[in-house]
Amino acid sequence: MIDIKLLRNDPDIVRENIKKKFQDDKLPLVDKVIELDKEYRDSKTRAEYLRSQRNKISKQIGFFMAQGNKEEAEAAKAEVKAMQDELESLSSKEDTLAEEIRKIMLVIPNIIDPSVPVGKDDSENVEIEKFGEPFVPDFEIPYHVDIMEKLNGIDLDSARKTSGNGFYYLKGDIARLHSACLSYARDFMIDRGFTYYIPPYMIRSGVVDGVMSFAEMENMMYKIEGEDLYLIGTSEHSMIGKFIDAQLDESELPQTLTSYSPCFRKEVGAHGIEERGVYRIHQFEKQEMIVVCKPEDSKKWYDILWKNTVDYFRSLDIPVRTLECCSGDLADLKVKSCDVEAWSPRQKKYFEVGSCSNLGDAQARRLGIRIKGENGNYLAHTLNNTCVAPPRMLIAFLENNLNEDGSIRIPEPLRMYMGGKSVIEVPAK
RNA sequence: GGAGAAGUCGCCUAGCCUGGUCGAGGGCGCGCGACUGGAAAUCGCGUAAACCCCAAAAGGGUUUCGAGGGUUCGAAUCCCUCCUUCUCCGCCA
Repeated sequence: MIDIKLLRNDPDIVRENIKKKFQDDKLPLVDKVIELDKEYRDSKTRAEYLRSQRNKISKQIGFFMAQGNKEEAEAAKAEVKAMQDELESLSSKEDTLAEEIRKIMLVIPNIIDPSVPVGKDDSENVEIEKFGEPFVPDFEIPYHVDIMEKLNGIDLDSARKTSGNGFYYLKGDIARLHSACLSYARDFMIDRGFTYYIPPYMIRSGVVDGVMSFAEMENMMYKIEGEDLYLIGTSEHSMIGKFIDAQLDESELPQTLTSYSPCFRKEVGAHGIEERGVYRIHQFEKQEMIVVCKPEDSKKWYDILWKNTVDYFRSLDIPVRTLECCSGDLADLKVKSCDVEAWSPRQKKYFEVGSCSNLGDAQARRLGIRIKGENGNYLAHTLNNTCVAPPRMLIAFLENNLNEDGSIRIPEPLRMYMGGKSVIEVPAK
């Protein structure tokens, strides 16, 4: 959500930004909100005047009552009653307008960073940099489910029976590998100075409303029946939620946090949920990074964050690249974002394994995340990034560390989490 | 799950029964100043946020006493709902 003052003072900046994002249908909203804002402030000013009159007279009534001057008191009461109608209608008008304005402000996109490439949709996202050689071995790489099954590491049939499509049982060394990747990611981030968190896995509707749009909520969040609770779709939800209406001291910044959680997503209408495997699923686990910082530091943190993910994947011998989101593909709340994509030697292409976002002050404005400064308060900047999110990440891991006989190499950093193993062997039948 | 008690301005606390002089007293902390050679102590002053009006500054105003609603001319104070914390009982990894 952008600052309405920017829209009042420099509507052209906002219009230009909307055009860059190819959302021309939203252009009329700029004038619409300026008009509503004017109307809102007019009725607010009038209502505040009436309230101040009422307060003044009410004080007088108290004074008359104390004197026992009933007649004067009754006369004053009548005076207040006379303006009650106007005040009431103005108040409700004020509320209605404020609500309307907020609704529009929520869909007016955040001002994107000048460095963001202009493009219409995801086909125009821009590759920034490759890390590691995208290597294709001279033997055939099986589909990830087949790799896992050969290692006796997955049971999709049982999962369909107990929970339906989009769920899975991982077992044996594959399950252990899954946990190992997360444990390693946890320690990897702690070593880089982040504070480890285990957050609540369910949050109240009030928090859900704050951290996502209604459409997202409908398509993503599982609701607990009979409770005001939702299963989180990512730990960002609970981690950012904890800062709602916070006033942070400058000395507490930056907050550099890394959180682990299972993630639950309905994936309504999402492409690929019906596909067999663990690429798009209703339940996965994720080690996440969250940064709350001063405005001048957010660009720096953005680069630190995505590089962490690249370093993590490179330490596991997985080639990756960064793909920058172009203006048209960038979510409305974001200033800048990029995906970290892992190499798939089977498909001979990269696929998304993580996403790094700088939200500027937009999220903070919406949620009231403020910093107490020397000369008054100001809004914080917020960022988030995926460190690793298995089991999707296992697809890249298995394909890139597969030997021709079907066994899996365990890169050095992971071995201590795998009981010292350097290879996962194919079990004898 | 049951029974009680409580949530006030950075922290602690007064006010709630008996609604008006309470945006709110006191203490601590913090800031500035006086005193001092310097400091401690002491004394004095100050000490929230969001928003609106005003070209700006000065100034004025509205809202906020856990959250939301209600009663009233007027609510920290009365009523309802919810959230949170503490104590006791029960249950359970």
